[in-house]
Amino acid sequence: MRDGGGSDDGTLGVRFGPLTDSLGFLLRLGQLSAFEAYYDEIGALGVRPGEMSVLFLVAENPGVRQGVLASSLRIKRAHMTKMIRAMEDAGLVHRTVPEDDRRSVELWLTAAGRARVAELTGPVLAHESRAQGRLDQREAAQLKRLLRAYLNIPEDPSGPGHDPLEESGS
Amino acid sequence: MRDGGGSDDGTLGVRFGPLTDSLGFLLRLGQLSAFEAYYDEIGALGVRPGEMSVLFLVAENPGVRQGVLASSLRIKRAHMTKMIRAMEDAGLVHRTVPEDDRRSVELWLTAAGRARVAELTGPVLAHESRAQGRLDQREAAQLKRLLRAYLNIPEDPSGPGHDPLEESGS
DNA sequence: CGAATATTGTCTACTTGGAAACAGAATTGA
DNA sequence: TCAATTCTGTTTCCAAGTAGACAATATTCG
Repeated sequence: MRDGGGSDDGTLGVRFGPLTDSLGFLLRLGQLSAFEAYYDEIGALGVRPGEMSVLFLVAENPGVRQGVLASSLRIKRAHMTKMIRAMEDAGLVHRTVPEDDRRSVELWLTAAGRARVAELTGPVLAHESRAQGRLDQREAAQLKRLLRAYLNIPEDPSGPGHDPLEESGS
Repeated sequence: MRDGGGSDDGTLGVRFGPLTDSLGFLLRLGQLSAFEAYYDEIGALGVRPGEMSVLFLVAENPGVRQGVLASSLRIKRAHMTKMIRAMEDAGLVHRTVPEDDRRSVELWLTAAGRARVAELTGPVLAHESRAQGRLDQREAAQLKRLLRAYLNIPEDPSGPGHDPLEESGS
């Protein structure tokens, strides 16, 4: 233990007062902390969190409409337009206008996009399996469960218990 | 009904795949969700989350140095400079250069700043006491506890208030 | 002491994300 | 049918936040 009150976290003995019990405040700090860890560990892969989530969601939901993707990720549609265009220019996603509603746009991964997802999956899952800071496995699982409940996101049917990495090579 | 299995949350039947178990992803969505609720409920008070946290932290730590405030809130110092200047121009904060280190700046609330904090405290605490979405009191308290552990933020010694559910041991 | 180094806040330029207006397509209602 | 309205993505402009260089002050060490 070092000097009194100060944690090793940048909170240099500051008292947080009522913010200590503010869910929004804690979520904001938690997100910043998690993204910092993300950049430290897999930032070198050159894919930022937003792009990562778009890639994984399109991979999981081929043909998803752009606006549905935006509202699912809580990204504004104006911003989603820019992100998708950049990813299209990078050759990762393909855009399609369906015949039954020519206002909308459906999104698909290109072969390059699928390859990118394939090469990202391992490092990302590895990162997630240890991106838990001071929490042990049980606490981290509980935290994620509570966040999913808060967000009304269903539990992953495949479950975190079985590590998809084990699929390769038995 | 257009979508099948859509929740009332904007997640229109989209499968989140591996992101379902990503702490960073869940924290990001949680933060956006919490800030949305914040704006819906007390955005009309004209104080945004960042300013709010600065006001409360300076109120709780009179004379705190600007850089300490920045690193505690995970706000970059360049940005903190702008925020503090705006709050100084608004007459809420007073800046002082201490004799023992003339590089640094100490922050204090003005009388107007203290008045602002006083008038914000009630609405903010009221908001926090019900800003829990679908979580019940016990789940929300547990979520906050886990987030504080993740962030290495000490529990509030004064406690979350006169909560009848507290210390219900298991 | 005095030169090299580190720290603190600030400045400029840039990136990220959002608000509001818009255009084209679909839907509604007379 | 066809005018009014709504929906979807886009454009433009602006605010929020970051990166990196900088000036002033402190600290370290010869």
